[in-house]
Order: sequence, then structure tokens, then C-alpha cells
Amino acid sequence: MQRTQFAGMACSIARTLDVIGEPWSPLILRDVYVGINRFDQLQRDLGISRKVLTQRLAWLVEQGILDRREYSSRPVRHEYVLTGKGAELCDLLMVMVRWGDRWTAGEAGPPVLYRHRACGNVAHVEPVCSACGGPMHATDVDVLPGPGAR
Amino acid sequence: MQRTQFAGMACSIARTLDVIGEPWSPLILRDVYVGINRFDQLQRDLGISRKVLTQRLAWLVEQGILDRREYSSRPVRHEYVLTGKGAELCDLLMVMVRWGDRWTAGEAGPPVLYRHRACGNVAHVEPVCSACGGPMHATDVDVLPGPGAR
DNA sequence: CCAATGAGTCTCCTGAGGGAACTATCATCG
DNA sequence: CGATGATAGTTCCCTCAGGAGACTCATTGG
Repeated sequence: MQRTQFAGMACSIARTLDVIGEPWSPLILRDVYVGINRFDQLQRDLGISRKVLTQRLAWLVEQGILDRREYSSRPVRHEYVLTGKGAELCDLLMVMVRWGDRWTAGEAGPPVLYRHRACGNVAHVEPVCSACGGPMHATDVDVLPGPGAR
Repeated sequence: MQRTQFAGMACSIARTLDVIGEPWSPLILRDVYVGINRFDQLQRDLGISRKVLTQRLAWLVEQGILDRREYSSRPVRHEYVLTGKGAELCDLLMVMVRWGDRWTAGEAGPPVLYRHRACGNVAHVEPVCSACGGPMHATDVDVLPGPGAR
């Protein structure tokens, strides 16, 4: 939890940040996405403190991003899996990867690649307009007040 | 600065978070993007503490996301504007908005709308494959190790 | 029986964020 | 000429969140 809650702001960015804006949350999401589903695996992979990991997982479950599922009853063991809502957040991670690859990867090149199953090519995501299908970057749009504006 | 630096990780998500992952940074970026460029305007609009705002702005300038530009020499006054690197980060914000609109906006509807200048329609961004142009979500790809993997 | 595994909980310490006052430079108004 | 105000920060103190690591508890394998 950050000091100041963003949730009250009439802004989808602030509200999204309220869900995954805390430190570690996006990396936890990334790990669960690539198949690191258990508490100890996550803790070891990230080097996060166990206390914070407990808090973050509980929050992400509460927000409907992750599902805490029992995979063994004796002894009781749980793993964390993405919900649909959480999987859509991973689209956001792919866009972050795209930016990080372009601006921070250096000459070593990108650490991971994505192969698009539909076409088989290694590719990255491009943002396009839902209406016309053309490229849609932040510099290609005008911002207007919407119905939910305060 | 978060407690643990993410920059050392071989992960474009972690490295991107290192640039804009701290609390407030994405909201500062949003404000600058929509034309809130001055220190006091930002401080009032966000309700952020002045100390933290100073730190965040300095960091974003250092990272090449914002440019600190003198717009008056007597008295000396500065404003913050996006660089190209920073503008590309705003693409990421649009994707966050998309997710926030879908999952957190509620019945009031989205607080802001984007009009795509190329086609004139109010629209949102869709992620597509850079190779084939088809929809490319996190569930549509396989993750492979890249050249920059550790 | 002992050690290991999985999944947390607890405690202590440090340092980042919040709040608010203080500073400095110039412009303008009465 | 002094008061006021805008702009852009600094500085101070205090609280609380994060880091590190030890401890817990149930169960299982050797």
C-alpha cells in the first residue's frame, strides 16, 4: 500500500496503479505468468522478503488478479494462478517489455522473446486503434473528458 | 527509489519499473503528457509532497524521460516536457488506461477518452503482433529466452 | 526419529514518504 | 518603498512500510 491511496482519483491510470502499482507486484505477476506459482519459488526467484510477498499475494488475490488454488490437501498446499483479469494485466507487461527492450536492453539484446502462436514469428506488440486499425501512439491522439470524469 | 533496485535483473519489466516504477512517477508522466508542466501545478494537481516531487522530477530528467526547460529567464523559471523516450512511455499509460477502464471504471464509465487523430474516432488501443498484425495478448504467445538472458 | 519442504508469521531496524514551514528571486500593486 | 504573490525548491520532523532473517507448524520421506 502506498502512503497515498490513488483509488479515489477519477483516473484509470491511478486506479490501475492501485492494483499493481506497489513495488514487486508487476514482477510477481510476471513470474506467475511464466509458471512460477508457489510461494517459495516466488520468494527465491525474486529475492523479495517473505512478509511483503505474503502481503502482495493477498492483495492480488483480493483484487481478483490471482487465484489461490489448493493443489494438494495433505499436506495443504496452495499455488497462485492468473485469473482472466490478471491475464489481461499481462498485456500491460508485454508493453512494458517492449519499452524496456527499446530503451534499456543495451547491446546484449532483449532478455526474453515472444513467439506469436498465431503466426509463429518472434515479434513484439504494437498499439493500434480499435476503430481503424492504424498505429495509435500517445502522440496520435487527443484526450477528451469522458463520462466518468469527476 | 525502491528498497531493492530492480535494474540489475535481466528483465525488461524490472528495468522499466526502475525508471517509472516508483510511486507517483506514472501520474507525473500523465500530467506532463496532458499539459501540466510546472512544479507547482503538478504539486497541486497530484497532492504529492514537494520533496518527493522534486526527487521524482530529478530522476525522470536524469533518465531522459523529461526535459527541464527554461521558459523564462527573468525570473528564471522551468517547465518539464516529455522527450521522445518519455512520449513512448505514454503508450504504456494508454494500455494502463485501457485495463483500468475495463476493470475498474464501474458504471460511471471511463474518465477520459482518446480520439485517434488519424481516423477521428474515439477509440482505445489494441495490442497486435508486429509481424502478422493479428491480436497479440499475453495468452497468445510463447515466451523464449532472448540474447540478453543472463 | 530426524531432516526437509511448503507456506507463512513475527520482530527489529532503517529509510522513504507526508506535512508543513522556510528560502530565494523577481514582478506587481498601492 | 514595503507588502503581496507566484514559482520552484529545501529543510525538518515523524510515522510507517519494506528488508533481513529467525521462528512456526503440518506433513512426508529416509
